[in-house]
Amino acid sequence: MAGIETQVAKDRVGMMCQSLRRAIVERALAPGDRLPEDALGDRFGVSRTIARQVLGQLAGEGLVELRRNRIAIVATPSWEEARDTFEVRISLERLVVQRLAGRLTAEQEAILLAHIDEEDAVRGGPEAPSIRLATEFHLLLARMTGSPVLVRYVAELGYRCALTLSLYSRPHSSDCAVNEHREIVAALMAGDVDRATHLMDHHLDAVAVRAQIVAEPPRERDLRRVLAPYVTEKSTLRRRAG
Amino acid sequence: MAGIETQVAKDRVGMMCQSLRRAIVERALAPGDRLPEDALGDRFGVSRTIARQVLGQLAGEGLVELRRNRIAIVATPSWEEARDTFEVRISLERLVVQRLAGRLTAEQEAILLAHIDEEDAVRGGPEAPSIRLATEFHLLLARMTGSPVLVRYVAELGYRCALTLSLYSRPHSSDCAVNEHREIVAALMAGDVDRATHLMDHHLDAVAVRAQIVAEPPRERDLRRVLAPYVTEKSTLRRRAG
DNA sequence: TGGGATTTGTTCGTATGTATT
DNA sequence: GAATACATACGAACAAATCCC
Repeated sequence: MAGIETQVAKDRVGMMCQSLRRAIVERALAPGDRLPEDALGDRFGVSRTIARQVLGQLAGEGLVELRRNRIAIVATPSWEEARDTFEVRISLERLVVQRLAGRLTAEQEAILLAHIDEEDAVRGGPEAPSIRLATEFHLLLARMTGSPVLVRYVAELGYRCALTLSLYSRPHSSDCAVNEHREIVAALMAGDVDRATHLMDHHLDAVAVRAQIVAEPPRERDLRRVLAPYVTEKSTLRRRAG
Repeated sequence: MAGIETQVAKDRVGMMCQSLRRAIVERALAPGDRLPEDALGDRFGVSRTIARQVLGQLAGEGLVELRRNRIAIVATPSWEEARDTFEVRISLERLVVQRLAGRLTAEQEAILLAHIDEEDAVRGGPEAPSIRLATEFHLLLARMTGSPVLVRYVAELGYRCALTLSLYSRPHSSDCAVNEHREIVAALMAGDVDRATHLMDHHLDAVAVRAQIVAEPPRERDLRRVLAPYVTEKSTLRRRAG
């Protein structure tokens, strides 16, 4: 499966995809930001053909919104989509810990702890590396299941959740508490499935709460979306008035 | 998310994708079958550019294998990949029934029963519609969860499992027993989560067993794959001998 | 309201790589 | 083993749609 994690980034398309994903996770690209094909191509030194392929792939992953004859933009998930993404993510990550509990090798534990140490080290600094490492921790766990399919879906949902967080929960303030990561690893090593599951649920739930995704949707600020039901067909209000 | 089920098939790319997916599910296309860009384009009356986009999207879904500078082929999952796909599929479909148990409306039940009746009606006939309807039953269930993400993943895995079945379990012989579908709907309507989950597990497990996916992998017949570990780099045996 | 600039949709030609005789 | 046929990779260019002033 030519998915997110399978690509070795030896080809230009894969490298560009990875760069853009990272830019999105680190909030250098915000939802709604425009992604013109030739501007992208210029930035990465490739032709429009390649940029187009990249946009197509990222659209398949739900990170980019492709509108017919219109400029592509970074996806802006609706509140319903965001909630859906979070819910499925929690279910999938629960699968991950269930598969991992009591089956982690000492070597794997070392890798995880080293990663968490790195998360600790960058705490208090700029938020970009902090968010990236937090996201990658979950990817690391998924990879240890040895299930490429699970890895791909967890990665995809992780990136989409990062996108959602940058849309709905403005101040970052450690979306993923590092301590919670540490506790999860401990529970996994102890082979305590129930505790690990509960911790992971609570951990991701806390992230969702901080993003106000579990509560009522925030007041809609996008006029176009708000007014959509009141506007017929392709005509704008101004056109109808004129 | 511009996924499998979101596309309304109003564009040529979406229509071609849907056609090819169906051809794969109905076993008109078998794993390993060649998919040259221009042949595809000619068949559907589009240019190579469009065919290329289609191949790219299907590769993202794991149905097509894209090899650099080589002709694309219908994916041929290894035994490990097949098992992985089945395992994750079972987990996801378990999520589906857990969400649906006790929450189906009478209208939804009617839709499901009508679908099962249709499955019954084509039983004994040619196998293509039978397989297609069996696959679509699971899609129908997923859609009723109202979770687009879940729908997309269940669809993707369903198609990949169909591909696997056509590779490993030659005679079809009703991969999905129609009766089992009926029992699942009954359990869902009764709100019996445990029974519905158990039925779905057992149902998909039976499919996997029939495909010999849960047992030991079948004897490898693809010489190239078998000999791969014994051949260094890109050199073939003949080249090395010569 | 209209028109020019911008951006995408698509095709096609050339270069490069692969398979086969 | 080399030459030919074939298929893909990539980019340039034209047409159509959209955006913005």
